[in-house]
Amino acid sequence: MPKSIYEDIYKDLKQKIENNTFAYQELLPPENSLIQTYGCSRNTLRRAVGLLVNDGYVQTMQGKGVRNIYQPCEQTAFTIGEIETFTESAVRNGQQAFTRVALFTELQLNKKQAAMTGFPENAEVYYIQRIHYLDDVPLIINHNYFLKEAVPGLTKEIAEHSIYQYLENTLHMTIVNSKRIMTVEKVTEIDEKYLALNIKDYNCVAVVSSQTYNSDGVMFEYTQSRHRPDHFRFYDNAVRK
Amino acid sequence: MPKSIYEDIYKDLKQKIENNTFAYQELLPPENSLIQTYGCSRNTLRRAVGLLVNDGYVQTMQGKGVRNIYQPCEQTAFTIGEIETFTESAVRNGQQAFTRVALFTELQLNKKQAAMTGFPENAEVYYIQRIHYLDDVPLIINHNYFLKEAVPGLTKEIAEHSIYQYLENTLHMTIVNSKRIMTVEKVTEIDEKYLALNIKDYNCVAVVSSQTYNSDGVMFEYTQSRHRPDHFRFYDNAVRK
DNA sequence: GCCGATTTGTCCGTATGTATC
DNA sequence: CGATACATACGGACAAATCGG
Repeated sequence: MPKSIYEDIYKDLKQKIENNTFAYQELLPPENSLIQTYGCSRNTLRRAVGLLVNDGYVQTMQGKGVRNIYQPCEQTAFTIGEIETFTESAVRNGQQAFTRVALFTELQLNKKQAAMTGFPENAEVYYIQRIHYLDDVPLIINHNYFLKEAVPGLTKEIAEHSIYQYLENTLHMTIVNSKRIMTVEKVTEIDEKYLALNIKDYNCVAVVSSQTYNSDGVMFEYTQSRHRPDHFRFYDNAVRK
Repeated sequence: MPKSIYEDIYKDLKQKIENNTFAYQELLPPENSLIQTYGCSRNTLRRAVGLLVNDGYVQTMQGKGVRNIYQPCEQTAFTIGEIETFTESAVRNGQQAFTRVALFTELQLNKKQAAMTGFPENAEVYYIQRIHYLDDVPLIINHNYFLKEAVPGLTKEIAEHSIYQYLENTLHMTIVNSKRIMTVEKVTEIDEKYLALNIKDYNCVAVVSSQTYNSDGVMFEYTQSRHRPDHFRFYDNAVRK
């Protein structure tokens, strides 16, 4: 099912840019020309271009045109920057992903845990520890907290496969946005144990803490992802307002 | 000089949200109501709201309304997430900022440097090392590369004060966007020397590498910022497309 | 379960402003 | 100065989701 025109145009232009249809620093065809090409209105085309601007793919210049500033990234390791599953990301990069569940429990949050996660005190959650392997190397240990109320029927078997597939396909939940904070922390015993980090080497991990909301506006997940520092990259494009 | 209506509305709503005019999880007034309030068109209002969605301040729900999902952040330390000067950020957080220039040179990039920065080979640049102090604690060491062609007349004196003020006020350059990559790296001798990092403590730094473009579409700056890991936070909000 | 009212989502056409060439 | 190209803003039409009676 086709979703929307502006989205289709966005994807088409994005792909053209990634395929080097336009050289780096080259101007894209002007709005009027693209409107002709896609047979859409000006607003619709501009909306698609706006998404490319947010992605850091192009830059619009009043009076001049739209410049391609996309450069393919070196892409050595794991990538973030969107809401994307570990498995999705691995597949995209042509790598072999595997997930192991180290702990699957249910608990009621105490005050400290509530403050950390952003859930209300005494909230009932699933607490899951999972280790993500890429090409047989343990890269990430995830501490997942899922609100039971919003994610009923979660099991260890689902956690071993794909929680997000369960959320979207079975529970028909829609993930909308995810607030993240990136920090660097000392390795813990758990990190050492599961990530096989040698203390002599790195004594830190990259930590991504995220609060994820569904389309009902409820925060249903808090996750702390602890990454091996040597396989961690976080992309971002900031646009001056 | 007033810039644009949607921007004004965006700022006004943003401030209202930050000031807790609406409770967490509360619905904002519906579009039609806000259109009345601001006396603008629907498109204009929706544009303002769209910016708030990108910021992770609100969530729109078709058929229901616009929900406030803003939660004030704990705000212990240094903050990124926008294009913002070190000094700007410090002032915003009510802290005392100071910048020391450790090195100010000009150089022509070799192949390796060109690959790292994204500038063309043999490009002429200013290479500057600066240490940023917050409340007398050295937090960041910056390795700045500025394209001489685009940033003429840079001096050590300017670097000690504020390069961005020089760019915007004197050269009348407009900064548009900045692509960033966050990684974690081992501390170097330079890091240890200037950041006073004890090797026994953390042996890593948080590294933000950024390529910054001006309104002419030219990348005029490459900077590698190396942060003390214990004072580093990187905020982000990802929206599902 | 249906229907209508409310509310957000998408799309179009047009007018005007501003920067560049 | 005129032509080109992007930026802002308005108004209208219809679709889709939600909610209450």
